[in-house]
Amino acid sequence: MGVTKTEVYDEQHNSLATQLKALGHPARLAIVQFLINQKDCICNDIVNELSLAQPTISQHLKELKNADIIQGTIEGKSICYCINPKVIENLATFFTSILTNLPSDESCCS
Amino acid sequence: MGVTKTEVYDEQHNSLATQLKALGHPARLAIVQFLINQKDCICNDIVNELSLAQPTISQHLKELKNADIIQGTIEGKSICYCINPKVIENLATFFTSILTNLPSDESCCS
DNA sequence: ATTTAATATCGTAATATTGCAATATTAAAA
DNA sequence: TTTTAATATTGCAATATTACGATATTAAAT
Repeated sequence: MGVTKTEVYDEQHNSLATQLKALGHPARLAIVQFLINQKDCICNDIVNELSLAQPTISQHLKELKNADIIQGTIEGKSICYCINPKVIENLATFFTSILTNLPSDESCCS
Repeated sequence: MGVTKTEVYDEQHNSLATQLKALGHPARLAIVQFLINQKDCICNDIVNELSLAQPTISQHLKELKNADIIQGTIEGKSICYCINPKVIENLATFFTSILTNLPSDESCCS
């Protein structure tokens, strides 16, 4: 098949998975990192930074945008992308809450 | 092509991406969630919980294991899987550190 | 020794992802 | 208005992922 059976899971897992999947690529992580460091940022800078062709990066940016991880506003000839803090907060909360729910003793697998 | 150019990125991004990618599927998120709730766990329970065939779940478990997100120990006829707290801690730290590095004012995109 | 139960592996079909060259779009600059 | 610069879209080839039936493996139970 090759198609994820999203109808089988609850909405929470599906949307979380979308966000994690979007971040689950080194190029997109590098882009996010770059956005954090720059704070003001346009796509062409990223092309110079990473060794990927411009269409490839444009595609990655699109995916990050679809997953709502970044937002872009047109600024003349270029585009200003920046991170959506809501989603990052969401993910941070998710992992911290896993941590706190883990049994502190090594439980079964040890 | 279809192949990620890992040689282009630094090791940190590559390994982080591997972990995030592994979690970027609703089935695997559901498995992780289930593991947290159960604390003691075998694969067959998951098969009953999720509407996926046993080989599919076995494959997802394998991927989580490859990404070092879960560990499994053989326990007689079944297998006890549990979460690797190190990786979760790593991810929690990653997202919290992004959060703290974000400009508090909405900066450019607003 | 057979049976049963839990899990893994193999093979394969369907679909998704990655990457890029070529080309389009868009808006400032000349 | 032509050029230039920044980004997006299209089309396509290579590879990866998802899912599952069939089958193997393994270890306890009978």
